[in-house]
Amino acid sequence: MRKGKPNDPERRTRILRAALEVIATEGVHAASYRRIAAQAGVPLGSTTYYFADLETLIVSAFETLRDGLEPRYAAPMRSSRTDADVVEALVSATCGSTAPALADIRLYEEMHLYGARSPRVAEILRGLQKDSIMILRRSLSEATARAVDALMWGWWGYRSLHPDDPLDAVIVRNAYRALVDMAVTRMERSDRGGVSDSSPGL
Amino acid sequence: MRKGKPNDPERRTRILRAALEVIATEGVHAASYRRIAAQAGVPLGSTTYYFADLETLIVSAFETLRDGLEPRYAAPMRSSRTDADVVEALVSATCGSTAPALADIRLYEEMHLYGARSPRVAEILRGLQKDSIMILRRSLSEATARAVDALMWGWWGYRSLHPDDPLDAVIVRNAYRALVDMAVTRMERSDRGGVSDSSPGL
DNA sequence: ACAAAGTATGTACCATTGTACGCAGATTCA
DNA sequence: TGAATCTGCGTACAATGGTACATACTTTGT
Repeated sequence: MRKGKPNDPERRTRILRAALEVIATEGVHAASYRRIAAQAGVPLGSTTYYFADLETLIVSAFETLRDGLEPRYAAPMRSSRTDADVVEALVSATCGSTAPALADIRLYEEMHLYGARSPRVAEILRGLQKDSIMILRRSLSEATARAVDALMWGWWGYRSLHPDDPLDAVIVRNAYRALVDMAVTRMERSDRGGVSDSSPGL
Repeated sequence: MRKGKPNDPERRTRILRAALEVIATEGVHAASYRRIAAQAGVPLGSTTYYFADLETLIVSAFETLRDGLEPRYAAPMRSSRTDADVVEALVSATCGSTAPALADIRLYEEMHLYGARSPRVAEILRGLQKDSIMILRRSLSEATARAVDALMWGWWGYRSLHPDDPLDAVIVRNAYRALVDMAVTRMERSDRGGVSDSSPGL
C-alpha cells in the first residue's frame, strides 16, 4: 500500500493560474480561496487540499509566474550587437511589441506590494531583478544596467497610471539612449568623483 | 435651533492620519474601520460617522496625503540655477536628505495600486504626477521631465525592494546627469527621427 | 428652560473569510 | 479481496469585515 495518483494532475496548476488571474484583475487583497476556486472552476476543498494555507498558495502562484517568465527583453537583448540594437530592444520592451500587457504590469505591482510584507515574495522579486540586470549586463555596465532597470519600471508605472495614454516612443528612446551612451562618455569622469561641472563640454 | 458644533474638531483629521499610518505599515487591504479606529484611539462609531463608507475614508486619506505633500524636490528645484543644481536636487530627492522615507514610498505604492481599481484615487495620482512634472519643467524639457519622473519612481521602487541596500549615489547621479544633458545634446537630432546610428559621435 | 438638530458612540446584524475535519472514491499491496 | 493510504471534496465554525441603527450627549435658537 503506497500512494494514490492524482486523478487530475492539471488541477494544481490550474489553481495557480486562476490565482494569478484573480490577482491581476482584482488584486491580491481579493485573492481568497473561494474566489480562486471559482475562477479555476474547482470546489473550495480542492484549493485547500493542494495549498495548506493561503499564503502558500499566493507565494506558489508568484513562483510559477517567475518560472514561466523571462525578462521581456531577454531574447532581443541577446541578439543585440550594437548600442542602437540595445536601445531598440529596451524601447520595445517598454512600450512596443515585446512590452508586457497592462494586466502583467499590474501583476508585477501586486507582487511588489505583497513582497513588502512577505519575505519569500520579496526574495522572488530580488531574484527577478537580478536576472534582469544580469541580462542587461551582457551589453551594459553595472551602473547603466541598474539605471535602465529602474527607468523601465518607471515607464511601466506610467503605463499603469495612464492606461489609455500610450507612451511616446521617441521620448522613451531618447531616455534610454542617454543612459546607454552615458556609460561610454561619462563613466571615466565619474570615477574621478567629479560633481561640480554644470555643463560638461562634449 | 441650527447646528451643533463638533466636540472634537481634530477627530476627523486624526482618523485620516491614522488611516495613512495603517496603510503605510499594514497595507490598504488591512485598512478596516476597526483597525483605523484603534490606531486613532477613537471608537468604531466615530469612524463610520465621519465617513459613510470605507472607500470614502480611504480616498479622503489619500487626498489629505496629496494636499499635505509637495514633491520632495520642489524647493531645491526652484532654487536650482544650473543643470548641476538640478541633478543634485534630484539625487537628494532620490536617496539623499530630501528623499522620502521608506514608509512614504510604501504609501505611494499602496496608493498607486489602490488607484488601479479606484478612479478617484487614480485621478489623485495623475494630479500628483502632473504637479511633479510641472515643477521639473521649470528646468527641463517635457521629454526630460517625463523621463526623470519615471526614473525617480524606478529608484524608489528599488529602495522599497532593498530596504537595507542603499542606492549608490554616484550611479544615481550619473543617470540623472545623462538624462538632463540629453536635452541639450540630442533633442535636435531626435527631431530628425534618427534611430539608426549605433555609436553617435560626440 | 425646552425642544430641535447635529454630534458621537455602542451594539447588532449579515456576509465573507481562513481553516479544520469528516467522509467518500481511488489506488495499491498483501 | 481487503485493509491501508492517498486523493478529493463538502460542510461547519470561529473570526473579522462593513454597515445599519437606536441611543445618548451637545449645542443652539427661542
